[in-house]
Amino acid sequence: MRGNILIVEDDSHIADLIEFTLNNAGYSTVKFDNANDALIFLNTNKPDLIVLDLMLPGLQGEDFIRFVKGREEFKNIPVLIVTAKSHEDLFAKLLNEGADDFLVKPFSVKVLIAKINAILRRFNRASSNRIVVDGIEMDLEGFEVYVDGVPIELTKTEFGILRMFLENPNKVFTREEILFKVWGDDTDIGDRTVDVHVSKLRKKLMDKGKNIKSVPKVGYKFRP
Amino acid sequence: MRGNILIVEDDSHIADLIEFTLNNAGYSTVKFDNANDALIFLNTNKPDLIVLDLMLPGLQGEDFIRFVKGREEFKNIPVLIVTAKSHEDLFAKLLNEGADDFLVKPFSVKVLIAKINAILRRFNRASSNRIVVDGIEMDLEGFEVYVDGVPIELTKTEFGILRMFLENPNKVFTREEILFKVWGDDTDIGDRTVDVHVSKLRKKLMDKGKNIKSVPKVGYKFRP
DNA sequence: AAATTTCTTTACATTTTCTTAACAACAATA
DNA sequence: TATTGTTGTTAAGAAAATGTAAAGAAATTT
Repeated sequence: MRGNILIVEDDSHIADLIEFTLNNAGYSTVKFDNANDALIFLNTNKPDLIVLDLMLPGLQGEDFIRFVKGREEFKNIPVLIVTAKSHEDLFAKLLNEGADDFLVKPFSVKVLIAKINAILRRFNRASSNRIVVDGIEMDLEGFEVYVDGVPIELTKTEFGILRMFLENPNKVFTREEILFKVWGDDTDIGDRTVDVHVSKLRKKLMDKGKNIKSVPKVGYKFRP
Repeated sequence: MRGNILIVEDDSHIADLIEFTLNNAGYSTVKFDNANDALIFLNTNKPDLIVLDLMLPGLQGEDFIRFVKGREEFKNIPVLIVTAKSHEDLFAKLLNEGADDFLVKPFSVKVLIAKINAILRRFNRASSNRIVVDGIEMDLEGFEVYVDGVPIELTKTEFGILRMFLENPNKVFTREEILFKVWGDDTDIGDRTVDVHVSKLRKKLMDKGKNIKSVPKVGYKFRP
């Protein structure tokens, strides 16, 4: 299974075409013919991509995308807009609203697949509630961590630090950034406390702990 | 200055229009009417985005994008394709080749700006800050440096000095300027300390170290 | 409320980086 | 050639940063 795609499209013919095409390409799909049902679906599911028809009845597609891109938990789900007319003003508006790509009807199935592949490739790093980097697997929902398949126990703080590292491999974080990201913006915890947690995290990660590098005078980073 | 954009477009009218629009939107631009000159430019510069016309004479735009997306040091420069006809087969092909978005002529300036803003916003997160000059590659986020692809270890101070040089090739810096830029404005470090760090930096850069020139009685500069 | 876990700070050992000073090398000038 | 001033380099101590254990504080669970 290559990914889970949410289709929001009121024209059932088009919806079927999209579904058929995507299924053939190895994606699994969920279809809704209105934005409200799609939103309810989003409460309990996290698709890898949303294909959205602009000309939806009821809640406009425009509102839908604004809602999705406005929520922290949804904002990194890519949205591909399908629209009947090439309404340029709307394009510009929605791009700024957070839309990630457009498809103008009528479209070829080749283009549809190509666009979806390209978008997913682009987003692959950021989205998903599971992070797997360098043999370290984090289940963000279940708060579980596996190192080479072996489960390890992390505290909440350690989990937060590790998550930050794995979501940004090779990026150096200063201690202040780590405090800000993991503890929050209004903390007065001392710098060195970060070091202590990193030390404990390293130990728990065993061999992989070596991949947390200190960058003297700057901070820490994870290098797979 | 919002960003540096490379325009590769053989139709000078369109090129001028794009340039004018982007400049008005706060971007700085560089124009070439053929792919070869653009490639030469890329050897020593790293634009934030490339606007590429597909119907270029000589080296096809298609080859150009394949080249750019095939090189490690260029691949995270986003490419916006401008094309006269909506040639859908080519779209699909180029999307898989790495193109990041399309603009079909004739296009409105609003859409152009919106697309560029959207692309840059998208990439800002994913693509790390890199400086590539003369075979020396600095990863600013990861605090890593490669000389001809070989990683070298620099201290923070050395990193700061090298960054200053690479961001201003051929500019002479006095020791006072270097102290100010790298150490900060309230330092009482002696002049000669700079020399020591430059010496160490030269050694670590191996062959490329020769490109740090001392300008007697003035200071130092980097000449690629 | 006791027990347990987790967090923060402190202290000290260790490591890394920085700065200075000394001297060598070099160039320009008288 | 001697003199002077500048740059290159090394080495050593100083300074700063990091690693980690331990202990009390805080939070959580039982």
